[in-house]
Formats: sequence, structure tokens, C-alpha cells
Amino acid sequence: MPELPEVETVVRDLRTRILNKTIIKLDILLPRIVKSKSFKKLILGNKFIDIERIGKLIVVGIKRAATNGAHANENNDYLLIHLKMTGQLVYQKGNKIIAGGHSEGNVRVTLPNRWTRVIFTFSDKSKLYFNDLRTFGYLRIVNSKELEIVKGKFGIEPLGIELTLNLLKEKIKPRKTSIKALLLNQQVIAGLGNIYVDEILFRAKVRPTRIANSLKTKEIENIYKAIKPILRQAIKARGTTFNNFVDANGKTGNFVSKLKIYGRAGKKCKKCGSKIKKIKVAGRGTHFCVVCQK
DNA sequence: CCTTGTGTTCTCCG
DNA sequence: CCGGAGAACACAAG
Repeated sequence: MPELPEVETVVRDLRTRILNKTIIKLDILLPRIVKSKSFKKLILGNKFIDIERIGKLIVVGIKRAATNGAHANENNDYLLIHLKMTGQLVYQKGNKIIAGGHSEGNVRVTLPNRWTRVIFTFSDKSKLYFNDLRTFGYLRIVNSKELEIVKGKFGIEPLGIELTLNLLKEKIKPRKTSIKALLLNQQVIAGLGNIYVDEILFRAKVRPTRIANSLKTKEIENIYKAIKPILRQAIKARGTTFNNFVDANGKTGNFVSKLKIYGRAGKKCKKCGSKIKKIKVAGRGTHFCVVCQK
């Protein structure tokens, strides 16, 4: 379940590997994953020149090879990749399959596997695999104008300087939905998902069911103060692997052991020892401590 | 049946 | 009846 820290981990890994190499081969094993018509034509023979993240969306800049008549830098295209719930981007170089299993572990995966949907091959023969079990993820190519429209749909970038206490107050105060639903809303704040929202609300001592407009200033402050540290720690740990996430090396994240509330239903609260509850909020499995969160 | 990210559709309310 | 907010559904597979 890739959220901001997992997507950021993948983006950082790929940045040192896939840029400025000609894409010499493209295998589309499951066409409906690819949402653009002339996908192959827009990829083959070209290079990726930069990679960034907006919320949970990966944006890869494409530089067109200079051909007769075409100006290479004119109206560049961008490859958008969304991993949704079970998407993976795994990079492989040389004969060794880097992907597969945790560093502690056990499982070795051979790529491509039955969940491989798209394969990019670069001029140095290295490969980038897009794997997706449930196939909700997608790859799409947009031009710079379309990219701006896409960007406009995203809310506050939680790790950017635009996240201020006042802005967060503005976003939370008028809303009549649960604070959990609000924090999950990508148009409000971009990149949080089920795991990190539960963690943030636990740290902030706020129950996920609370209606946003009922939050006291102090509680909004607590949420504000929780967001960056939790995301930064998770990135440092290379993300959380609950079911499916692997980084670009095919390795699982290490943040699971640091989760204080998510996935700990029935276990003792690490702060007060009482039994952690699990309910459904905004259609999502939601964990909280009755004692610590008000 | 359960799991979840997000785009779409439905429903409610003023 | 319209618009907006929020909730519910659809998607897919293990």
C-alpha cells in the first residue's frame, strides 16, 4: 500500500538509475495498464531525464530524441505512474535479479513474474519492471499543459514549506467530515493514506472519528506537528511494507516495526497499555486507542 | 467475506 | 431544482 514515504523511496532509488539512458525496448504485457494511445511511440528511443513525486503520483520527464524537424526540448512529455495499492517499480541491472524478498529474508523473485505488466529496457540492458497484482495502477503520458492540470488537483504537499499551521487550520476548520476522511483526501493534503493517517492521529491524540470542525486549535496543532516527523521517519526507514510494497531494489520497507497503532488491533497501546481498537471510518480499517485519543 | 487509492456516482441538504 | 459536500460504490485479485 504505497503512500507518500513508499513512493518517495522508489523515486529516490530510481533517480540514480534510470535517468539519461535511451529506452531501447518496451514490453506491454497488460495493455489496459497503459492509459495513453501512442504510449510506445512516445517512449521508445527516448530518455527519462528527471523523476519526482506529487502526492503518491510519480512524474517522470521524457526527453525526446532529436529527429529531423523536431525540436527535442519542445513541449516535453511526462510519464505519470500511479502504484495505487499493489503496484511496484523494480529495477534490475546485469544478470543479477536484484528484486525479491526482504533483506532479512527468504523470498526470491524472478522477474518478470505473473504480475509484471510493463517492462522498460534501457540502452545498458538494465530493466525497469512495473508489477501490479490487482492492476489498479496505471501508466499515462501527458504533455506539460496536461501535467499542470493534474498538478492542480493535488492538495498541500506535506513535506513542503507550503504546509503551515495556519493553512492546515483553514483546511480543517470548515469541514464536516471525519478528520480521518479529511486527511485521506488528496485534494486537501497529498500523499497520506490509511497507515500514516492512523499514525498521525495517534501521535496527535485525536480520534479518527472526530468531525473536523470540532477540533480545537491545540488538536490541529498536534496534527500539524505529527505529520512531518512521521513521514520523515518512514522515509528514513525506506517505507512500510504491510502486504505488498517493495522499493526499487525489490526490498521491503522497515517502518512496520515502528508503527504505533496501524495493524495493532487487540494489542496493547505502546503508550498506555490499553487494548487498541479497530473500527471502520471513511470505509477504511481504522486503529485507535480509546484512552490516548480523544 | 476481507484488504485499500482514487475516480465516479449517488444522496442529502439548504 | 441546483450546487456542493460528503458518502458510497466500482475497480481487482488473493
